[in-house]
Amino acid sequence: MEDNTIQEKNTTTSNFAVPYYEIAYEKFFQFGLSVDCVVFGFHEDKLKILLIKRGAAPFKGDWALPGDLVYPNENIGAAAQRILKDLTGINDLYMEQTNVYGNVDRHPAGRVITTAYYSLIDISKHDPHASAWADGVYWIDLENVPELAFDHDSILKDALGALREKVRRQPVGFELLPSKFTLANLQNLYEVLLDEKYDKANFRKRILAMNLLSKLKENEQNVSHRPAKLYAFDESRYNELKSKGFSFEL
Amino acid sequence: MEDNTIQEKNTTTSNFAVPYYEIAYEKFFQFGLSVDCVVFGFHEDKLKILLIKRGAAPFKGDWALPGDLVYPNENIGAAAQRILKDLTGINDLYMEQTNVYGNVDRHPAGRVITTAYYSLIDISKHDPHASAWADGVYWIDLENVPELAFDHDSILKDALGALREKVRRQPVGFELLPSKFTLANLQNLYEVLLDEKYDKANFRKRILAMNLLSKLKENEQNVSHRPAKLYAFDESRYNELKSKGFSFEL
DNA sequence: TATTTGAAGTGTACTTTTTACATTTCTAAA
DNA sequence: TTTAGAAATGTAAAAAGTACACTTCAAATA
Repeated sequence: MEDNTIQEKNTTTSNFAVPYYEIAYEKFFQFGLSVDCVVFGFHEDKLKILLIKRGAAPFKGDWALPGDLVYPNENIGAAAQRILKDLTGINDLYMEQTNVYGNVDRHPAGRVITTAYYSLIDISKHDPHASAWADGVYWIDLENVPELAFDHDSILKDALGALREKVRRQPVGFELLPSKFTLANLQNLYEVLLDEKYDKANFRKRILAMNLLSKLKENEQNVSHRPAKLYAFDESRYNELKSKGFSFEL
Repeated sequence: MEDNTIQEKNTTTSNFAVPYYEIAYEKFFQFGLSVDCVVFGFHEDKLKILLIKRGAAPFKGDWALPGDLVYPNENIGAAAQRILKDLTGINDLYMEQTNVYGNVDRHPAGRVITTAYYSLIDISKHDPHASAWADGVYWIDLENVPELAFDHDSILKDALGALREKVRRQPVGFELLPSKFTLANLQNLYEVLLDEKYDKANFRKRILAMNLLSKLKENEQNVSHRPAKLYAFDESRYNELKSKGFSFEL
């Protein structure tokens, strides 16, 4: 252990280690905590997100991200899962924390810190009869997202940026597709997500070379031309490769 | 705008949009909020972090990350800057938010949510006479970090992971070096940070090809062999290139 | 049944980047 | 003047990425 001390005890400042614990204790325990969820889906070549119309003040009637206050005895991740379950009826959604938003004036009802999560969902699995909040829950094309309540515009912007980064380096895009998909589906997803175009031959070579997909016996249905083979993402193969140093890219 | 409604109003569940606002209001505003800082430095081929010895309960005498409670009227980022200023005497440190930690039982004094930041600092600029906290502040080799108070072990682990990701894709490594450095210094930094070895000729070709460094007139001093040229990171050049679509890698 | 249509799926030559390693240059110290 | 040791450069081979033409197939049409 090193011991090049930089600073010895200093007793004057108001700080974490000393005063709050004995004095003015309550003043520091006045924060509200919430969770807001950016739920992404993909359907008919469009990236979509779930938005709600708020049913109560503040911002009653406005569009917003689904979110809720965290209970005093509830972990944050659990709160996010609860919200997602209420919204979609699904229990273990893919979920990723992005940022915390805590500006003093971000919430008219007091000092509310919010933790943002984004989730990826296969829209075809989504249960539209799930119990949910507010005056309605809607899938909105990302291109048509209206102005949102609170600071939800920037939460969405950050989540989208995080998703774009993530999707290049981790095989999470599959969460947005049905479990069986064609290579064209996959290419299309990446093209929409990343706003790029790929050469078909090269794209499929790159993806297949990774050895993450298993080719199924089944074919695409109901197309008026040669049907494509269906593939599935092989998660156990991915974990195996990852443990050997493989890392997904693009 | 689309209008495929998924779920209309549902009034039974306790949720963000309805009940907290009118009832049981106070129950939701009992969270404490803190900031914890992982301050990285680099000196003599070692990655180091700043740790404190806690001067008060809880965890009095234990090692911990520097951190403090956020004031009710203070923004989170401002709190982090305040802490870093107190610690290092420096005003505008490079700083990056990582995660939020909010497990119900993470803090013995109550429900305290903490936001973690990591910072990069040029150790040679660090002012050891700055006012600081607790029973002492120390630079500790990352390899020798002792067990830490609270959940600070996992905060540190996450921050290190985030730094390693970041440093590959953004030119932030320079924040850890003096403003004038040799290519060998830079290579060494990356080798320590990422635990890899690079071929000298290839490393310097890669870095120089990016056009982010300006070669200075000065040479390295006090070496008993051919002195290396000094370089500086040219941030304005980086911003210019970035706006043209360039993205740093490795 | 034969032909057409349109996307699925493959092969290959070319270009660019990466890698490995040898060689040369330079300053300080002996 | 020589030696030592790292700085700095050059190059050839291997690998990866790109562009694009070509072949295959199933369904629809004639």
